[in-house]
Amino acid sequence: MIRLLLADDENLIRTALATLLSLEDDLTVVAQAASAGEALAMARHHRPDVAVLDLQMPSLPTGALGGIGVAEVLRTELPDCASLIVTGHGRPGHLKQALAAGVRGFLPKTVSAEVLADVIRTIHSGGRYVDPELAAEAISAGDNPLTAREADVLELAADGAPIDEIAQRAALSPGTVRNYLSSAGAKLGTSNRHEAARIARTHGWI
Amino acid sequence: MIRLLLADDENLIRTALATLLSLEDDLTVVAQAASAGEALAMARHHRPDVAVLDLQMPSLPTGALGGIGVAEVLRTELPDCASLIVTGHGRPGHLKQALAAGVRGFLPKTVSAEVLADVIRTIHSGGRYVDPELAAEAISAGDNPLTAREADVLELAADGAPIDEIAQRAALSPGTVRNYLSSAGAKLGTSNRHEAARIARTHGWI
DNA sequence: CTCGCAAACTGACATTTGTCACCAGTAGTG
DNA sequence: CACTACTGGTGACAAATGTCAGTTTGCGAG
Repeated sequence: MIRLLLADDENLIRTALATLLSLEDDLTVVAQAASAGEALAMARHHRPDVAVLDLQMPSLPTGALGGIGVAEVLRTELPDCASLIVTGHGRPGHLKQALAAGVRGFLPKTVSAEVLADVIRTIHSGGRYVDPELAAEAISAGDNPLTAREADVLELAADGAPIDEIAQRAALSPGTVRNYLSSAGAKLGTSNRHEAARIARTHGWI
Repeated sequence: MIRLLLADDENLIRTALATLLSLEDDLTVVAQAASAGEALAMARHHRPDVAVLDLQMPSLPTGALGGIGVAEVLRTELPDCASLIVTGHGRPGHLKQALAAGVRGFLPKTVSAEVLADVIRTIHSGGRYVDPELAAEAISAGDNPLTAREADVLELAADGAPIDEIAQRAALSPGTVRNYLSSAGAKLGTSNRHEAARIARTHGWI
Protein backbone atom coordinates (compact mmCIF):
# COMPACT_ATOMS: atom_id res chain seq x y z
CA MET A 1 0.00 0.00 0.00
CA ILE A 2 1.45 3.36 -1.03
CA ARG A 3 0.84 6.12 1.52
CA LEU A 4 0.20 9.54 0.02
CA LEU A 5 0.38 13.15 1.12
CA LEU A 6 -1.73 15.57 -0.94
CA ALA A 7 -0.96 19.29 -0.93
CA ASP A 8 -3.06 21.79 -2.89
CA ASP A 9 -4.61 25.04 -1.75
CA GLU A 10 -7.81 24.42 -3.67
CA ASN A 11 -9.85 22.33 -1.27
CA LEU A 12 -12.26 21.22 -3.94
CA ILE A 13 -9.52 19.83 -6.12
CA ARG A 14 -7.61 18.29 -3.29
CA THR A 15 -10.52 16.42 -1.79
CA ALA A 16 -11.67 15.32 -5.23
CA LEU A 17 -8.20 14.03 -5.96
CA ALA A 18 -8.08 12.30 -2.60
CA THR A 19 -11.36 10.55 -3.32
CA LEU A 20 -10.20 9.53 -6.75
CA LEU A 21 -6.85 8.17 -5.61
CA SER A 22 -8.39 6.33 -2.69
CA LEU A 23 -10.37 4.29 -5.17
CA GLU A 24 -7.12 2.66 -6.29
CA ASP A 25 -6.48 -0.51 -4.33
CA ASP A 26 -2.83 0.12 -3.69
CA LEU A 27 -3.06 3.82 -2.80
CA THR A 28 -4.16 5.51 0.39
CA VAL A 29 -4.17 9.20 1.28
CA VAL A 30 -2.78 9.58 4.79
CA ALA A 31 -2.58 13.38 4.93
CA GLN A 32 -3.76 16.52 3.18
CA ALA A 33 -2.49 20.09 3.32
CA ALA A 34 -3.67 23.43 1.94
CA SER A 35 -0.37 25.28 2.22
CA ALA A 36 3.36 24.69 2.04
CA GLY A 37 3.83 24.98 5.78
CA GLU A 38 1.00 22.62 6.49
CA ALA A 39 2.41 20.18 3.95
CA LEU A 40 5.75 20.06 5.75
CA ALA A 41 4.13 19.57 9.13
CA MET A 42 1.98 16.79 7.78
CA ALA A 43 4.90 15.12 6.08
CA ARG A 44 6.99 15.13 9.25
CA HIS A 45 4.17 13.63 11.24
CA HIS A 46 2.79 11.06 8.81
CA ARG A 47 5.93 10.19 6.85
CA PRO A 48 4.19 9.38 3.55
CA ASP A 49 5.75 7.35 0.76
CA VAL A 50 4.86 9.85 -1.93
CA ALA A 51 4.04 13.57 -1.68
CA VAL A 52 1.79 14.95 -4.42
CA LEU A 53 2.40 18.70 -4.43
CA ASP A 54 0.74 21.52 -6.32
CA LEU A 55 3.29 23.85 -7.89
CA GLN A 56 1.73 27.11 -6.75
CA MET A 57 0.12 26.85 -3.40
CA PRO A 58 -0.02 29.81 -1.17
CA SER A 59 -2.11 32.90 -1.53
CA LEU A 60 0.53 34.38 0.72
CA PRO A 61 2.25 37.71 -0.14
CA THR A 62 5.40 36.80 -2.01
CA GLY A 63 8.51 34.75 -1.68
CA ALA A 64 6.49 32.03 -0.03
CA LEU A 65 7.63 28.63 -1.08
CA GLY A 66 5.43 26.52 -3.31
CA GLY A 67 5.53 22.86 -4.13
CA ILE A 68 9.16 22.99 -5.24
CA GLY A 69 10.25 24.50 -1.94
CA VAL A 70 8.44 21.78 -0.06
CA ALA A 71 10.08 19.12 -2.21
CA GLU A 72 13.49 20.61 -1.48
CA VAL A 73 12.98 20.38 2.25
CA LEU A 74 11.49 16.90 2.03
CA ARG A 75 14.46 15.58 0.12
CA THR A 76 16.79 16.27 3.03
CA GLU A 77 14.39 15.67 5.89
CA LEU A 78 12.61 12.60 4.52
CA PRO A 79 14.80 11.05 1.83
CA ASP A 80 12.47 8.07 1.59
CA CYS A 81 9.55 10.23 0.56
CA ALA A 82 9.33 10.77 -3.20
CA SER A 83 7.94 14.10 -4.42
CA LEU A 84 5.62 14.57 -7.37
CA ILE A 85 4.68 18.02 -8.65
CA VAL A 86 1.30 18.58 -10.27
CA THR A 87 0.53 21.91 -11.88
CA GLY A 88 -2.02 23.76 -13.94
CA HIS A 89 0.37 25.83 -16.03
CA GLY A 90 3.63 24.04 -16.56
CA ARG A 91 6.48 26.35 -17.45
CA PRO A 92 9.75 24.92 -18.73
CA GLY A 93 11.74 26.76 -16.08
CA HIS A 94 9.68 25.30 -13.31
CA LEU A 95 10.39 21.82 -14.54
CA LYS A 96 14.12 22.47 -14.34
CA GLN A 97 13.85 23.94 -10.88
CA ALA A 98 11.77 21.00 -9.80
CA LEU A 99 14.23 18.43 -11.06
CA ALA A 100 17.06 20.34 -9.41
CA ALA A 101 15.12 20.18 -6.16
CA GLY A 102 15.03 16.41 -6.36
CA VAL A 103 11.47 16.04 -7.54
CA ARG A 104 10.85 12.63 -9.09
CA GLY A 105 7.77 13.42 -11.16
CA PHE A 106 6.27 16.45 -12.89
CA LEU A 107 2.77 16.46 -14.40
CA PRO A 108 0.32 19.00 -15.80
CA LYS A 109 -3.25 18.77 -14.54
CA THR A 110 -4.41 17.94 -18.03
CA VAL A 111 -3.35 14.30 -17.68
CA SER A 112 -5.89 11.61 -16.90
CA ALA A 113 -6.36 10.09 -13.49
CA GLU A 114 -4.94 6.76 -14.59
CA VAL A 115 -1.71 8.42 -15.60
CA LEU A 116 -1.46 10.08 -12.22
CA ALA A 117 -1.93 6.81 -10.40
CA ASP A 118 0.60 5.09 -12.63
CA VAL A 119 3.13 7.83 -12.12
CA ILE A 120 2.69 7.62 -8.37
CA ARG A 121 3.50 3.92 -8.57
CA THR A 122 6.43 4.55 -10.86
CA ILE A 123 8.14 7.09 -8.65
CA HIS A 124 7.36 5.10 -5.54
CA SER A 125 9.33 2.21 -6.96
CA GLY A 126 12.28 4.51 -7.55
CA GLY A 127 11.54 5.68 -11.09
CA ARG A 128 11.07 9.12 -12.52
CA TYR A 129 8.41 10.56 -14.76
CA VAL A 130 8.10 13.86 -16.56
CA ASP A 131 5.25 14.74 -18.87
CA PRO A 132 6.63 14.29 -22.42
CA GLU A 133 5.12 17.50 -23.71
CA LEU A 134 6.57 19.57 -20.89
CA ALA A 135 9.92 17.88 -21.33
CA ALA A 136 9.94 18.76 -25.02
CA GLU A 137 9.11 22.37 -24.23
CA ALA A 138 11.80 22.54 -21.61
CA ILE A 139 14.38 21.24 -24.04
CA SER A 140 13.37 23.50 -26.89
CA ALA A 141 13.16 26.48 -24.57
CA GLY A 142 16.81 26.07 -23.71
CA ASP A 143 18.55 27.36 -20.66
CA ASN A 144 17.81 30.52 -18.82
CA PRO A 145 19.90 33.11 -20.67
CA LEU A 146 19.65 35.66 -17.88
CA THR A 147 22.34 36.25 -15.29
CA ALA A 148 21.32 36.04 -11.65
CA ARG A 149 21.23 39.79 -11.31
CA GLU A 150 19.25 40.27 -14.49
CA ALA A 151 16.65 37.80 -13.32
CA ASP A 152 16.45 39.51 -9.93
CA VAL A 153 15.91 42.91 -11.42
CA LEU A 154 13.48 41.64 -14.01
CA GLU A 155 11.44 40.02 -11.29
CA LEU A 156 11.23 43.29 -9.41
CA ALA A 157 10.21 44.96 -12.67
CA ALA A 158 7.51 42.40 -13.34
CA ASP A 159 4.71 44.16 -11.56
CA GLY A 160 5.13 47.43 -13.38
CA ALA A 161 7.10 49.39 -10.81
CA PRO A 162 9.08 52.39 -12.07
CA ILE A 163 12.86 52.13 -12.38
CA ASP A 164 13.60 54.16 -9.28
CA GLU A 165 11.57 51.88 -7.09
CA ILE A 166 13.29 48.82 -8.55
CA ALA A 167 16.64 50.47 -7.95
CA GLN A 168 15.79 51.08 -4.31
CA ARG A 169 14.49 47.60 -3.72
CA ALA A 170 17.52 46.04 -5.39
CA ALA A 171 19.95 48.48 -3.78
CA LEU A 172 21.32 49.50 -7.17
CA SER A 173 21.68 52.74 -9.04
CA PRO A 174 18.86 53.49 -11.48
CA GLY A 175 21.35 53.43 -14.31
CA THR A 176 22.46 49.94 -13.46
CA VAL A 177 18.91 48.76 -13.27
CA ARG A 178 18.31 50.14 -16.74
CA ASN A 179 21.31 48.31 -18.05
CA TYR A 180 20.21 45.00 -16.63
CA LEU A 181 16.76 45.44 -17.99
CA SER A 182 18.14 46.48 -21.33
CA SER A 183 20.41 43.48 -21.62
CA ALA A 184 17.67 41.17 -20.43
CA GLY A 185 15.42 42.66 -23.08
CA ALA A 186 18.06 42.11 -25.72
CA LYS A 187 18.49 38.47 -24.72
CA LEU A 188 14.77 37.91 -24.77
CA GLY A 189 14.23 39.81 -28.00
CA THR A 190 11.95 42.47 -26.59
CA SER A 191 12.03 46.23 -26.74
CA ASN A 192 10.83 46.99 -23.24
CA ARG A 193 11.12 45.49 -19.81
CA HIS A 194 7.45 44.69 -19.44
CA GLU A 195 7.37 42.44 -22.43
CA ALA A 196 10.65 40.95 -21.27
CA ALA A 197 9.11 40.20 -17.88
CA ARG A 198 6.16 38.54 -19.57
CA ILE A 199 8.41 36.34 -21.71
CA ALA A 200 10.60 35.40 -18.77
CA ARG A 201 7.57 34.48 -16.76
CA THR A 202 6.14 32.22 -19.42
CA HIS A 203 9.47 30.40 -19.47
CA GLY A 204 9.54 30.14 -15.69
CA TRP A 205 12.79 32.09 -15.50
CA ILE A 206 11.58 34.55 -12.89
CA MET B 1 -31.71 12.92 -9.79
CA ILE B 2 -29.87 16.02 -10.94
CA ARG B 3 -28.09 15.53 -14.28
CA LEU B 4 -24.75 17.37 -14.55
CA LEU B 5 -22.46 18.60 -17.30
CA LEU B 6 -18.84 19.16 -16.25
CA ALA B 7 -16.55 21.40 -18.27
CA ASP B 8 -12.90 21.93 -17.34
CA ASP B 9 -9.81 21.68 -19.51
CA GLU B 10 -7.81 19.97 -16.79
CA ASN B 11 -8.69 16.31 -17.24
CA LEU B 12 -7.36 15.35 -13.87
CA ILE B 13 -9.53 17.84 -12.05
CA ARG B 14 -12.57 17.16 -14.14
CA THR B 15 -12.56 13.41 -13.72
CA ALA B 16 -11.77 13.75 -10.03
CA LEU B 17 -14.70 16.10 -9.65
CA ALA B 18 -16.91 13.74 -11.62
CA THR B 19 -16.00 10.89 -9.34
CA LEU B 20 -16.60 12.98 -6.26
CA LEU B 21 -19.98 14.30 -7.38
CA SER B 22 -21.12 10.87 -8.52
CA LEU B 23 -20.79 9.71 -4.94
CA GLU B 24 -23.73 11.93 -4.04
CA ASP B 25 -26.99 10.00 -4.27
CA ASP B 26 -28.94 12.69 -6.06
CA LEU B 27 -26.27 13.75 -8.55
CA THR B 28 -25.14 12.13 -11.78
CA VAL B 29 -22.60 13.35 -14.32
CA VAL B 30 -24.06 12.82 -17.78
CA ALA B 31 -21.42 14.62 -19.82
CA GLN B 32 -17.90 16.04 -19.62
CA ALA B 33 -16.08 18.52 -21.82
CA ALA B 34 -12.53 19.83 -22.02
CA SER B 35 -13.27 22.98 -24.01
CA ALA B 36 -15.96 25.57 -24.51
CA GLY B 37 -16.99 24.21 -27.89
CA GLU B 38 -17.16 20.69 -26.59
CA ALA B 39 -19.22 21.88 -23.63
CA LEU B 40 -21.84 23.42 -25.92
CA ALA B 41 -22.05 20.32 -28.09
CA MET B 42 -22.43 18.13 -25.02
CA ALA B 43 -25.06 20.39 -23.53
CA ARG B 44 -27.14 20.37 -26.70
CA HIS B 45 -27.01 16.62 -26.91
CA HIS B 46 -27.44 15.62 -23.26
CA ARG B 47 -29.54 18.55 -21.99
CA PRO B 48 -28.23 18.50 -18.42
CA ASP B 49 -30.02 20.14 -15.48
CA VAL B 50 -26.92 21.94 -14.26
CA ALA B 51 -23.72 22.91 -16.09
CA VAL B 52 -20.59 23.19 -13.92
CA LEU B 53 -18.19 25.35 -15.93
CA ASP B 54 -14.59 26.34 -15.33
CA LEU B 55 -14.05 30.07 -15.82
CA GLN B 56 -10.95 29.83 -17.98
CA MET B 57 -10.97 26.84 -20.21
CA PRO B 58 -9.21 26.97 -23.51
CA SER B 59 -5.52 27.05 -24.12
CA LEU B 60 -6.56 28.55 -27.42
CA PRO B 61 -4.89 31.74 -28.75
CA THR B 62 -7.13 34.57 -27.61
CA GLY B 63 -10.67 35.75 -27.75
CA ALA B 64 -11.88 32.20 -27.18
CA LEU B 65 -14.86 32.07 -24.94
CA GLY B 66 -14.54 30.59 -21.49
CA GLY B 67 -17.13 29.42 -19.01
CA ILE B 68 -19.01 32.72 -19.07
CA GLY B 69 -19.38 32.59 -22.83
CA VAL B 70 -20.76 29.06 -22.60
CA ALA B 71 -23.21 30.15 -19.91
CA GLU B 72 -24.39 32.99 -22.12
CA VAL B 73 -25.19 30.66 -24.99
CA LEU B 74 -26.80 28.10 -22.72
CA ARG B 75 -29.15 30.66 -21.22
CA THR B 76 -30.81 31.25 -24.57
CA GLU B 77 -30.49 27.78 -26.04
CA LEU B 78 -31.31 25.74 -22.94
CA PRO B 79 -33.15 28.00 -20.50
CA ASP B 80 -33.87 25.04 -18.23
CA CYS B 81 -30.18 24.37 -17.69
CA ALA B 82 -28.69 26.31 -14.76
CA SER B 83 -25.06 27.39 -15.05
CA LEU B 84 -22.51 27.32 -12.25
CA ILE B 85 -19.05 28.83 -12.65
CA VAL B 86 -16.13 27.37 -10.72
CA THR B 87 -12.78 29.10 -10.82
CA GLY B 88 -9.31 29.08 -9.37
CA HIS B 89 -8.74 32.82 -9.30
CA GLY B 90 -11.96 34.69 -8.78
CA ARG B 91 -11.80 38.30 -9.90
CA PRO B 92 -14.56 40.71 -8.96
CA GLY B 93 -15.11 41.73 -12.57
CA HIS B 94 -15.58 38.15 -13.65
CA LEU B 95 -18.30 37.72 -11.07
CA LYS B 96 -20.19 40.67 -12.49
CA GLN B 97 -19.79 39.43 -16.04
CA ALA B 98 -20.96 36.01 -14.97
CA LEU B 99 -24.07 37.29 -13.26
CA ALA B 100 -24.83 39.45 -16.29
CA ALA B 101 -24.56 36.32 -18.42
CA GLY B 102 -27.27 34.65 -16.39
CA VAL B 103 -25.01 32.41 -14.31
CA ARG B 104 -26.76 31.17 -11.20
CA GLY B 105 -23.75 30.28 -9.10
CA PHE B 106 -20.12 31.38 -8.75
CA LEU B 107 -17.58 29.55 -6.61
CA PRO B 108 -13.80 29.56 -6.06
CA LYS B 109 -12.10 26.18 -6.10
CA THR B 110 -11.11 26.65 -2.49
CA VAL B 111 -14.56 25.63 -1.26
CA SER B 112 -15.17 22.14 0.04
CA ALA B 113 -16.87 19.39 -1.91
CA GLU B 114 -19.95 19.50 0.30
CA VAL B 115 -20.46 23.16 -0.49
CA LEU B 116 -20.23 22.43 -4.20
CA ALA B 117 -22.82 19.69 -3.99
CA ASP B 118 -25.11 21.89 -1.92
CA VAL B 119 -24.77 24.77 -4.33
CA ILE B 120 -25.61 22.50 -7.24
CA ARG B 121 -28.80 21.52 -5.46
CA THR B 122 -29.59 25.11 -4.61
CA ILE B 123 -29.30 26.45 -8.11
CA HIS B 124 -31.10 23.43 -9.55
CA SER B 125 -34.11 24.28 -7.43
CA GLY B 126 -34.10 27.80 -8.81
CA GLY B 127 -31.87 29.51 -6.25
CA ARG B 128 -28.66 31.44 -6.65
CA TYR B 129 -25.36 31.23 -4.82
CA VAL B 130 -22.27 33.39 -4.86
CA ASP B 131 -19.26 32.82 -2.66
CA PRO B 132 -19.56 35.38 0.16
CA GLU B 133 -15.92 36.36 0.04
CA LEU B 134 -15.98 36.98 -3.70
CA ALA B 135 -19.22 38.91 -3.33
CA ALA B 136 -17.65 41.15 -0.72
CA GLU B 137 -14.65 41.78 -2.95
CA ALA B 138 -16.88 42.57 -5.89
CA ILE B 139 -18.83 45.10 -3.87
CA SER B 140 -15.80 46.76 -2.37
CA ALA B 141 -14.04 46.82 -5.72
CA GLY B 142 -16.83 48.91 -7.18
CA ASP B 143 -17.71 49.29 -10.80
CA ASN B 144 -15.33 49.30 -13.70
CA PRO B 145 -14.27 52.95 -13.93
CA LEU B 146 -12.89 52.56 -17.45
CA THR B 147 -14.75 53.53 -20.58
CA ALA B 148 -15.12 50.90 -23.29
CA ARG B 149 -12.34 52.36 -25.36
CA GLU B 150 -9.99 52.75 -22.42
CA ALA B 151 -10.48 49.11 -21.57
CA ASP B 152 -9.87 48.10 -25.19
CA VAL B 153 -6.65 50.00 -25.43
CA LEU B 154 -5.47 48.88 -22.02
CA GLU B 155 -6.05 45.29 -23.02
CA LEU B 156 -3.90 45.73 -26.09
CA ALA B 157 -1.26 47.32 -23.87
CA ALA B 158 -1.38 44.45 -21.42
CA ASP B 159 1.26 42.31 -23.06
CA GLY B 160 3.85 45.03 -23.15
CA ALA B 161 3.55 46.21 -26.74
CA PRO B 162 4.89 49.68 -27.56
CA ILE B 163 2.45 52.51 -28.17
CA ASP B 164 2.81 52.48 -31.95
CA GLU B 165 1.84 48.85 -32.16
CA ILE B 166 -1.17 49.40 -29.93
CA ALA B 167 -2.17 52.33 -32.11
CA GLN B 168 -2.00 50.20 -35.22
CA ARG B 169 -3.94 47.33 -33.72
CA ALA B 170 -6.62 49.66 -32.40
CA ALA B 171 -6.66 51.75 -35.57
CA LEU B 172 -6.05 54.92 -33.59
CA SER B 173 -3.44 57.63 -33.67
CA PRO B 174 -0.55 57.15 -31.22
CA GLY B 175 -1.50 60.37 -29.49
CA THR B 176 -5.00 59.15 -28.84
CA VAL B 177 -3.68 55.90 -27.47
CA ARG B 178 -1.49 57.81 -25.08
CA ASN B 179 -4.45 59.85 -23.98
CA TYR B 180 -6.56 56.80 -23.25
CA LEU B 181 -3.77 55.09 -21.39
CA SER B 182 -3.06 58.21 -19.43
CA SER B 183 -6.66 58.62 -18.33
CA ALA B 184 -6.95 54.93 -17.53
CA GLY B 185 -3.81 55.23 -15.44
CA ALA B 186 -5.24 58.22 -13.62
CA LYS B 187 -8.47 56.38 -12.83
CA LEU B 188 -6.55 53.37 -11.59
CA GLY B 189 -4.03 55.41 -9.64
CA THR B 190 -0.97 54.17 -11.47
CA SER B 191 1.92 55.99 -13.09
CA ASN B 192 2.39 53.76 -16.11
CA ARG B 193 0.27 51.68 -18.40
CA HIS B 194 1.79 48.38 -17.41
CA GLU B 195 0.87 48.72 -13.79
CA ALA B 196 -2.53 49.94 -14.90
CA ALA B 197 -2.97 46.83 -16.99
CA ARG B 198 -2.01 44.68 -14.03
CA ILE B 199 -4.53 46.39 -11.75
CA ALA B 200 -7.29 46.17 -14.33
CA ARG B 201 -6.59 42.50 -14.78
CA THR B 202 -6.75 41.69 -11.10
CA HIS B 203 -10.15 43.36 -11.03
CA GLY B 204 -11.30 41.46 -14.07
CA TRP B 205 -11.87 44.69 -16.00
CA ILE B 206 -9.91 43.67 -19.06
C1' DC C 1 51.31 36.25 -12.61
C1' DT C 2 48.46 38.11 -16.39
C1' DC C 3 45.42 37.50 -19.81
C1' DG C 4 40.84 37.15 -21.05
C1' DC C 5 36.19 37.22 -19.93
C1' DA C 6 31.93 37.89 -17.93
C1' DA C 7 29.31 40.11 -14.49
C1' DA C 8 28.48 44.37 -11.87
C1' DC C 9 28.21 48.89 -12.29
C1' DT C 10 28.09 54.18 -13.87
C1' DG C 11 27.02 58.30 -16.57
C1' DA C 12 25.70 60.55 -21.03
C1' DC C 13 22.53 60.67 -24.82
C1' DA C 14 18.36 59.79 -27.67
C1' DT C 15 13.88 57.88 -27.78
C1' DT C 16 9.56 56.68 -25.75
C1' DT C 17 6.12 57.64 -22.74
C1' DG C 18 3.03 60.26 -19.69
C1' DT C 19 0.72 64.60 -19.03
C1' DC C 20 -1.72 68.51 -20.21
C1' DA C 21 -4.31 71.91 -22.81
C1' DC C 22 -7.23 72.19 -26.32
C1' DC C 23 -10.46 71.18 -30.46
C1' DA C 24 -14.40 68.75 -32.77
C1' DG C 25 -18.11 65.44 -33.52
C1' DT C 26 -21.76 62.43 -31.62
C1' DA C 27 -25.07 60.67 -28.52
C1' DG C 28 -27.87 60.74 -24.45
C1' DT C 29 -30.50 63.40 -20.81
C1' DG C 30 -33.04 66.67 -18.01
C1' DC D 1 -32.25 73.48 -25.98
C1' DA D 2 -28.18 73.17 -22.93
C1' DC D 3 -25.39 70.01 -20.56
C1' DT D 4 -22.62 66.11 -20.08
C1' DA D 5 -19.90 62.09 -21.28
C1' DC D 6 -17.42 59.45 -24.62
C1' DT D 7 -14.68 59.20 -28.70
C1' DG D 8 -10.87 60.70 -31.65
C1' DG D 9 -7.50 63.83 -32.48
C1' DT D 10 -3.15 67.42 -32.34
C1' DG D 11 0.91 69.49 -30.40
C1' DA D 12 4.10 70.63 -26.82
C1' DC D 13 6.65 69.74 -22.69
C1' DA D 14 8.72 66.97 -18.95
C1' DA D 15 9.78 62.71 -17.04
C1' DA D 16 10.81 57.92 -17.60
C1' DT D 17 13.06 54.63 -20.26
C1' DG D 18 16.24 52.24 -23.50
C1' DT D 19 20.89 52.26 -25.42
C1' DC D 20 25.62 52.53 -25.50
C1' DA D 21 30.43 53.36 -24.44
C1' DG D 22 33.26 52.54 -20.88
C1' DT D 23 35.25 51.36 -15.86
C1' DT D 24 35.91 48.08 -12.17
C1' DT D 25 36.06 43.59 -10.00
C1' DG D 26 36.59 38.73 -9.51
C1' DC D 27 37.90 34.35 -11.24
C1' DG D 28 39.61 30.51 -13.98
C1' DA D 29 42.96 29.09 -17.83
C1' DG D 30 47.28 29.31 -19.50
